[in-house]
Amino acid sequence: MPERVLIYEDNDALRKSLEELLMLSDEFVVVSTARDCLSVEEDIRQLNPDVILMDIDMPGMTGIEAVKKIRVFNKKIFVIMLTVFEDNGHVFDAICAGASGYLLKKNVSEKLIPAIREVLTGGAPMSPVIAKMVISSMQKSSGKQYNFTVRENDILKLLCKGMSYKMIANETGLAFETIRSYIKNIYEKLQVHSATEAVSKAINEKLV
Amino acid sequence: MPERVLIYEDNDALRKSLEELLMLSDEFVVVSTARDCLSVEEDIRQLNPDVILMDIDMPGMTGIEAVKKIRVFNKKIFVIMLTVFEDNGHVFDAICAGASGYLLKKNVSEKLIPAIREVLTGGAPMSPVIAKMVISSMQKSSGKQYNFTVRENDILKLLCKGMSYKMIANETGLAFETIRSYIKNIYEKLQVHSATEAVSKAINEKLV
DNA sequence: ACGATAATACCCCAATCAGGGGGGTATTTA
DNA sequence: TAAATACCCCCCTGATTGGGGTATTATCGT
Repeated sequence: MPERVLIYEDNDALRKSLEELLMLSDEFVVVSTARDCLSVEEDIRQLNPDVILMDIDMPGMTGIEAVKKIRVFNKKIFVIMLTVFEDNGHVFDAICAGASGYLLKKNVSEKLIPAIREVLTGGAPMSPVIAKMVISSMQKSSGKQYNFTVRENDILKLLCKGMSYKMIANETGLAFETIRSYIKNIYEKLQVHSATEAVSKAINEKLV
Repeated sequence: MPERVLIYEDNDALRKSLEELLMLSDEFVVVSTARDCLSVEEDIRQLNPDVILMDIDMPGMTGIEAVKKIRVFNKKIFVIMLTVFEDNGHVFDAICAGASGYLLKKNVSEKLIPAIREVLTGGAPMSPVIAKMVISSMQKSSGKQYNFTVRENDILKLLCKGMSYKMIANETGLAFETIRSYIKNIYEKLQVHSATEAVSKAINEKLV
């Protein structure tokens, strides 16, 4: 049984060629195409696609907004984003919104069918540059911008687990007042004035 | 000029074949091989490799520990991890430690040289399954496990930015006591008892 | 159209916790 | 030997937490 593909792409020529490309293979059937994704929810309920090809820039609603909307009611449909640029912000937004893969338009002719096959078998197709961006975003920020001492780092780690001063004192075996003075130093180095700020900054900047 | 490759792999047969595979191509020169990575820091300073192939499981020091050690003094060398399993924990640990790519041993013969080329041109080679794991880990946890109301979500978001009750009250235009009662509800739903715990949980579970 | 339920917005009291300001000593390292 | 690190203590104010409430709108199912 062929996989059901739904296409959203506002460029008429590209939309046509995507459709034709897929029609050449009997693995796939294009259940519908559209130049905007305003009716995406309705479309999905009616057409029950397995895979959606979604342009990022479209009039009315962007592809990223559409993915968010889809994920509210459906976690299983695979959505492959199509884009011209390997643009940092858009890529991350789309991935966080729940995209399954990321295809550059310039590579569409060779990569489209392999990419669809890849998502269907549990993969996440993306260009090498995007893969690198994703990996980089997960890596610890080289660590030493704030010049924490070993102890300060330990205590920040415990603070980030949500522990109170008392609990940290118990956990480390240090005196309560010692913890307090370490935390004062940590705040000074992080340039913050509360535990929540410190935790927020530490986690978001991957300091721990 | 050929790229300088350094190999750490405790299995003698595999280490030999990796070396031989690379020697077949004049793109690469294997500057050294070792069955453990205890002297990795010294090796790097002496041999100045461009790329390191690093087994994950080795006696003495694991490949992951070795990557961490490398990243303390060198951020540029590419490290490709070699592993038998697409094991969740190890993969993430290695990526967070600073690995540049992830190669499954069963695919080494076809994928090794393309993978090295890929890291050298700014990519991040990894198997489809690993790519999928990485992507999944970045995506928002579907949202509604804790059944926050719109307001509760707003306020949790502000709390996660490190704001105090007062600041949140100013920001939202609501009364201080209103913020307090929302935060009580948030704590109840999250099953926590302090702002730091809430922020920690919210950020780590990508609720905001 | 009806009550039930949920969401929103607000208030008080009491006890504990955290944050900013001081102060200090001992040990290790450069 | 000066600097850095690790450790400890006091005071005071203001913030946070946990326990009670009340009132007004929406929203939903029958």
